[in-house]
Amino acid sequence: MSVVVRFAPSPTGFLHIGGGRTALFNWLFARHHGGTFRLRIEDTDRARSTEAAIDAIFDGLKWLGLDWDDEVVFQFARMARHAEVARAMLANGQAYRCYCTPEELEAKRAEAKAAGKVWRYDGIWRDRDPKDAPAGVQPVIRFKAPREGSTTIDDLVQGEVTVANQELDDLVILRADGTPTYNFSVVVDDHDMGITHVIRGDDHLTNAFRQTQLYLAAGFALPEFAHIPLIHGPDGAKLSKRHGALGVDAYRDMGYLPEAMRNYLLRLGWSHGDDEVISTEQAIEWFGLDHVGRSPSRFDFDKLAHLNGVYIRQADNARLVEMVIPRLAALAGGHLPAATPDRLLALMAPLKERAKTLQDLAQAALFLAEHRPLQPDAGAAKLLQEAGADLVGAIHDALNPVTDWTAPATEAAIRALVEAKGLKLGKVAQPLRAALTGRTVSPPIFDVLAALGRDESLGRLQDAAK
RNA sequence: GACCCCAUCGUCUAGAGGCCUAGGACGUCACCCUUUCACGGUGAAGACACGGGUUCGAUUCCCGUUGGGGUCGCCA
Repeated sequence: MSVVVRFAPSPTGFLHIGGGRTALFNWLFARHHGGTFRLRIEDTDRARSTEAAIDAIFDGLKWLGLDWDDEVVFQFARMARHAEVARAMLANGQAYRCYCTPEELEAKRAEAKAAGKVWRYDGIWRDRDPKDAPAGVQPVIRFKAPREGSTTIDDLVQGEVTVANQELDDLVILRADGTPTYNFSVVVDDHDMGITHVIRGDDHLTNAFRQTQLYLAAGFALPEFAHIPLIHGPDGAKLSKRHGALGVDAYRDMGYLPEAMRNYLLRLGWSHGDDEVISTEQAIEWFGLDHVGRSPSRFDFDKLAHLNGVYIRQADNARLVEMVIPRLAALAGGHLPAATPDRLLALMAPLKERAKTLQDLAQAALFLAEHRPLQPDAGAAKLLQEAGADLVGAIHDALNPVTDWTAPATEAAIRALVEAKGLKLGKVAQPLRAALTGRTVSPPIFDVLAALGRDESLGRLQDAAK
């Protein structure tokens, strides 16, 4: 039997990082087994679902590189089918009408809570004659849940988990307005979509019991369940939108690469021995539910940044240039010199050795996009001042005759100057760096010279010698 | 509070009874490399929550305690 999995977010906010990982695990599982990865938008809550959130989910998944198969299923569109199954269960005596009003239930719940007890629906309409129905109350349909015994799920990650049926009450499956509730529509949709493996966050573990009862009652074949542990924030608390967690778009904006994101998320809860840097292709080959851990993990920006640095160093230079230019434009806040892309490409190799994010890269490359005369920062100004205009002028004059403007050639010229003056290389390289970049830190200075070109380099030296 | 889940360095994790004087990665510290900063290299500090069992032998199995988390809606 072919594997069919799904990612089923509700469009009530952005795609957060936990959802991203759930999607990744589902996607990896499907790709590993040559199965199908489907997307279902759980938009039955009309009040909270938004078009913007749906787009954010699509965008987030696309950015992460998680492509889904077949048409997207919108749950709301399947309302009629949900109602149909609910009515069938009503006809079978597996469900019944309940005439309690929300207010009534709320009052009972509050009362129980005040007494320090848990409120469960008491099933007063379970066996009551519908003739007792109060006038003017639209009933909901409740599932007639088993009261004796227990329900066990055999979870692929958590193992066997059992709960006593008396812990579970008769849940509403169809609201008074005829719309289905979550646990019910999930069961109907997962069944209709032929889902074989339900891989989702651990926060759904308790739902799995009610859903199992529903599957059994409806005569549907049970899927396999796999509840993956949640990702917590650095403080250990649940990482959810309610706690200010970030959407995947925020990570994109901070300058993380999607492949780094995938690798990081993959290692949060899944392992393959001591392997850390794992390509997506390799992940597809290796991924399985058997090595998913059972304990929750915390999100660690440092490790993500490190991994991102690894992937930046591996990334194609032209691709990086393309991604960095817009950031450079935003930082420079004006028109970039026409030569910027060329300069950036020329310097990308040493530049990317030094960056952990695309934003770092843009920051470090900013001097390439600045117009003369540069405004040196405090450290650079100090270096220039200490070196003195004479030395800066001498550097200019040493480089001026160089016609073959390459790193080795300029280096030879500078080394000759250093020797003639009896100085250490650093005494010349640092003022040179300050003059060319306006900062004290940069990629190797002879690479900078080459990337900037002869005219620009000599011009910047001239500016600094004044 | 009830129910359920979880528990190895600060963090992510390897470990499936002896291979463990517990391995790797991030982070931290030191040194090397060096024109700055990185990268890279070498090394160091750093963990099996606690208490009972089971066993010739427990990080690994069982029970309890403690701690953390999740769920308790006509939300998803």
